[in-house]
Amino acid sequence: MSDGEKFGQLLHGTARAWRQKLDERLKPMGLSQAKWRTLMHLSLAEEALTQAEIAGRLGVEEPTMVTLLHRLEREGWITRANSSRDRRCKMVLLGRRAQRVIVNITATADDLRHELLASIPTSDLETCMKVLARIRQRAEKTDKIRVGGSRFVTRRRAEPNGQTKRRHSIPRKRTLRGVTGAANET
Amino acid sequence: MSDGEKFGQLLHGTARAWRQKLDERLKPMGLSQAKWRTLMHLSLAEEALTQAEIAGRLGVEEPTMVTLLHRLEREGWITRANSSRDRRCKMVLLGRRAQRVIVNITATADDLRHELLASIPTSDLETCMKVLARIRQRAEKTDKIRVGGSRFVTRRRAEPNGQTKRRHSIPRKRTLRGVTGAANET
DNA sequence: TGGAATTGGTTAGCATACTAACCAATTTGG
DNA sequence: CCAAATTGGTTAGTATGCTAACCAATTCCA
Repeated sequence: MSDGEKFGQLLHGTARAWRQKLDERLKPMGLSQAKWRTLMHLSLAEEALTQAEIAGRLGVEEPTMVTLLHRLEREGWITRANSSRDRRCKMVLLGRRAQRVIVNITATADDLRHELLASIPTSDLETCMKVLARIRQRAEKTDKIRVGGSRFVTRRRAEPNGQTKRRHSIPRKRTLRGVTGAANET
Repeated sequence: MSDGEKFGQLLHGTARAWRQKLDERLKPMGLSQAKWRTLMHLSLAEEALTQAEIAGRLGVEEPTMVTLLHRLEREGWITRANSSRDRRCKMVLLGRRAQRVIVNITATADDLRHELLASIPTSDLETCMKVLARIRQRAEKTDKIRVGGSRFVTRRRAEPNGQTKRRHSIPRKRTLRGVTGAANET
């Protein structure tokens, strides 16, 4: 196991340990890291968000967000309502209950962060963040893949919680739809 | 979102991006990071390992390892055999197929690591690893939980793949009186 | 303006991780 | 030696993430 090899192990192990610890502390409140992060972003946003927006901000795929929101809704943390301006959209709203405890949740996360980062020199932390940011940036760069002759195909990946946004690579073949079927229900 | 708050996001995002990228590249070989890591550790070990040993080395729980090994076995990467010395144990063996491609797999992982870490000053890398190690160590420290009056209960967590290892590492069955147990093997 | 492309959301199916609960074998302590 | 504790492995159930494929609504553009 080369010396460099350890970097990956260390990176993953540290992230995992952090997440586990946070989950452990949030558990008594009926929450987990994924749920907390979602509620947090909803709380930070001034207005209601669509599911796609939340997914984008958290850096996860939409199907992942769907099930996550299902769980949050089932447990009464959020509600979802159809948008009046775009009938495809569902707006996600923070429930009372979430608004009430969100401060505690955030405090817990903050405490943990302070514990874990305590007494580490600021300059070291900054160096570390710089390195991580660089790695992340590279890892998120899309690979170019040679296809057949000499054409390049871009393989799109899940968006980072950044801002770029060009998902759903493969165009579907829809072909036939209910052309005459515009009068099914009210 | 405070400045410090970003550290967690960055840490998790980076680990996630790295894993995703590696998975993407290993996919054509029918592998993933979790499978690769398992095969890797098996390959490094001189002799066959028990499932608990592998789990310990990878830093995952045993049930996780069980299903992972099931998949690896189903796909022909490994075989499992009952131990003749301890009838509770199952020894895990690398299949031919795995031995053949393990070099390529490792090379792929190495390539990625080099790409991601390229041109990052060694000293920065070292600082980063130092910081991560410190965080990890703290995150893995068991929380003490006050119960009732004033007693402390220790909540045990999954072992890191580190070396701390208080469980099942090496000190196993030294005594092993030569019981009649080395017989039947179907 | 009408068909093609894009976008928001969903379902299905899988991978990977966890805890809790359990069985069977082995080790330990009295 | 024997009962209790420990250890190795498993199953069941859940959480969180992904991709592929799809529908319905909206937008684009020739």
